[in-house]
Amino acid sequence: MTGKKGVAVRTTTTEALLGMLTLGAMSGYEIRQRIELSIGNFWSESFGQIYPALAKLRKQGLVEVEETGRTGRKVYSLTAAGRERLAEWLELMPTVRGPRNEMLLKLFFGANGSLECTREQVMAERERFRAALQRYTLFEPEIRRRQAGRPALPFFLMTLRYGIAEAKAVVDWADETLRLLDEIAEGKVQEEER
Amino acid sequence: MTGKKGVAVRTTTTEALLGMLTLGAMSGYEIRQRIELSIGNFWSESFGQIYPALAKLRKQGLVEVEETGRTGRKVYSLTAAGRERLAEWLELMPTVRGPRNEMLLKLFFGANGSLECTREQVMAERERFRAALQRYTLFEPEIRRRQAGRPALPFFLMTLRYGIAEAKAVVDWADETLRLLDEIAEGKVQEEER
DNA sequence: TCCGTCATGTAAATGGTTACATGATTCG
DNA sequence: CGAATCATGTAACCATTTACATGACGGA
Repeated sequence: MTGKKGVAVRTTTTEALLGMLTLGAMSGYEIRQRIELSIGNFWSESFGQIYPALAKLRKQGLVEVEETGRTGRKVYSLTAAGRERLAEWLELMPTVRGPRNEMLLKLFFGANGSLECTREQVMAERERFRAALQRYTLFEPEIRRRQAGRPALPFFLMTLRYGIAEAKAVVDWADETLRLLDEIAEGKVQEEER
Repeated sequence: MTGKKGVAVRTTTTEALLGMLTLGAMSGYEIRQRIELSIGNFWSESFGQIYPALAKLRKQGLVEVEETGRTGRKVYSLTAAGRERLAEWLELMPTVRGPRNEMLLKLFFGANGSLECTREQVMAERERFRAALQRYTLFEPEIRRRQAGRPALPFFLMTLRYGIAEAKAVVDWADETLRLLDEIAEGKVQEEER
């Protein structure tokens, strides 16, 4: 991926943090909150990664820190080197990681379990994405307002549109699937009716 | 997730293997191949996990093994206990893991990089899903034929339909996004044209 | 004979979550 | 004052990939 022989270099956590800091100086805690709010759709980080990663970035001189007041709150901001590193990383083609959707795995093997459970699971997935869709839809006008005129706005909207497209697709798929599950439950081996 | 206090119990790899073995007795190597072909869409396993997991399952009596010939090829099959374990696992609500889509992460921070690279990355994603869509579409009649009459067929089709729905959504989103990227490239701060 | 594929496995490193420990500040 | 939230961090564990090591078999 990197051109080099076998070296890994795939620690996207640090790059995600650098990216978040382009939105402004922040504490580790705040980074996590804003990850959830803005890119929670397609990215997640836990404290167990964030704090060590920030310490590492600091050692490398990619971020600098200012400790505010007596409370120990640490506000991080990008250095020039950090900005450069981010730009370099953006050039590289993204790596795709092996997908893992447990819900679909269970559905695939659904013939070995109960229809009720399968139904419940598909229903839950539907609800999850239905709620997400609603959130995104409400969020779009707000983000347009708050980021108006800024060069980042179109990029934010593109990722938001991805979330919307995905959520719509999943909700529709779930509706169709629930219908099919009901048919199986009723008909039970109806097979030969074209 | 399991009801119990804090215990993890989230090793879905073993359950995926149990599931694969409902399709028939197989070697570890073959399991991996068939994972790629059938559920590669939403699941993946590497040898580094498969072989240790199979050994573990065997120790627990959930699978049994028959060594064929002098070559050392090991063919695994489900035991009654294994089948039961699979059924139990199917009852549990699936866990959702934190999403991580590196392409979208880069797109989100696209304002800090070059438009050409962003475009290329979106294009690659489009191509990836376009190819997947084509594969799924070709695959559907074949799976209908090969699994005709079997109770597993509808479940296979449901997961396949998920892949199709997702792929369509991503391709459409990518087309729209590429258009927007081109507008940015041309107009460059066209801003005030409603 | 050499190459590609089938085949099994291990070791090391990385990635990532969860639980735990600690304490300040804010609001009711 | 008590609860929720803000805030930082570590340790243990689990998950996953990658690289490596080994070798049989089939066909060109």
